[in-house]
Amino acid sequence: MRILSKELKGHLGEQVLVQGWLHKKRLLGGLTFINVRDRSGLTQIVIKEKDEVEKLRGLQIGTVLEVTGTAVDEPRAPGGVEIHDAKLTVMVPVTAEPPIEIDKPLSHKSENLDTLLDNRVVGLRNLQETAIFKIRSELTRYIREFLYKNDFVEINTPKLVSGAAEGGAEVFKLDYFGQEATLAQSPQLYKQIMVGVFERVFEIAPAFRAELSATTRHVSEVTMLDIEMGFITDHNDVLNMLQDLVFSVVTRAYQEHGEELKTLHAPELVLKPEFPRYTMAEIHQLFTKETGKDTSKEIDLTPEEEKWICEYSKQHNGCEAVFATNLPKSKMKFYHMANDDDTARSADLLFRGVEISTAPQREHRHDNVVEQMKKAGIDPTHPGFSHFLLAFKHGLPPHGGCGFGIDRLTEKVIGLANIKEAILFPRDINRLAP
RNA sequence: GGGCUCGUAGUGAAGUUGGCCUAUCACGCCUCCCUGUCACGGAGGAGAUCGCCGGUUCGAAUCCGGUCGGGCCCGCCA
Repeated sequence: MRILSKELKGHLGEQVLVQGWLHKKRLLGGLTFINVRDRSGLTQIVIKEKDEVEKLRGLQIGTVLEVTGTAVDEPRAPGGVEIHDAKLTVMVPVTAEPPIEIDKPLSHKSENLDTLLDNRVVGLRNLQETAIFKIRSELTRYIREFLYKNDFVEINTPKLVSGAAEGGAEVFKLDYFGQEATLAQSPQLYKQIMVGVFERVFEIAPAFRAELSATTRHVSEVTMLDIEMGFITDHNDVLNMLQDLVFSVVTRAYQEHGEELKTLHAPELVLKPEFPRYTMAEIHQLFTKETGKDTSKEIDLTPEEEKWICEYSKQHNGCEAVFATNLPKSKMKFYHMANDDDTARSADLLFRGVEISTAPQREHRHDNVVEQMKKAGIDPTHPGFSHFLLAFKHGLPPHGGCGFGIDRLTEKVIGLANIKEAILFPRDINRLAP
């Protein structure tokens, strides 16, 4: 029976069988060490017999091996266990040299990102890359667990949608049996519809943006967490839910994967259960006062302000996550709820210098939605929207929610420099493969 | 879409005021030595039409023009 690397400690003195990929060879003459990688980690194997070592001649890292031998307690071995008297069987021989390093940390410098991504198929076997995506998987799991615990139902909504876009981002258009379809830029309308069914829903799924953006923060296919909850008393319910989610998920990542985060050079976590909340106007004022750069006329936060306010909050509040509330009404979507002044009931969640989520309260009153659609130049009778409005006609409670980039969350938790480093096979304006 | 930058073995870098370049170093690869390595160590070796095209020049990785491909920032966006 196959034993995993992490299970070896429980089989000391026994004859064991391990299977995995050759990860490292160190030939010391009469003694050879090899590392075999399986899904749980590395196993060190000591080979003394010349015939066994000869089996590996000409074979490269990546060779699939089966090894039998005795599991031995050995303090000098990584993990304290190694395999002696090993007999090797080559399951899949690999003679091609890896195009990129597998057994040493890879450069993530922006100039070399292209090489990193071109060789992604093999480069992902590098344990440093593996750690990034293991943490990403865990973040997703923590998110699900938090939301299940809070009575949310996970849903799946269509990604092929009719031409009606909700505004904002550019969309990808494609031919759908003669009709024009688009790739969904978000599940926004569907998740609001589903509030009428389950009250609380969430979805983790790709969203497609055809923006011609070339920055470290943008890709054309993102993995979004979308949350929507009904029967809120006010906008704060939404912000509190998002705050509790992020606090729980991020602190848990640091608790359960502190070791990996350290080897990935993730920054120290500076977070409090209550995230500071500043209105956008306050941030403009603070920023202008502290830096002398007048941003009072900016509609949005500039990228520089996003970085600055996170740093400011880290210093002054001991919390590097911060809400920018009361976003301007002029940038509001038709499904958002307006305040009486010139602001909307919408907030951005900023973490480590970047926006990771937008969390508005929705306009839940049918006639107001129709009114706001018309103002935005959208035809409420268009088939893409009439179904949406039907849900309102048949009763939607006060509700709100957020869209939340899993890629950006992973990037920021680990402290990566580019969102593409947090995506297995990223898609950007120049990249459609691998 | 705008601005700024970069392109040298499989990988990462040095060389870029023209000639000490017959292009340097490290990792990886090949051969050999090495019984406790863990970024093992040591000796030797192979591997690059210096992104591509053209020009200037006695001479171009280096200067000029064009072209292709990256990267970063802004705008847009999440």
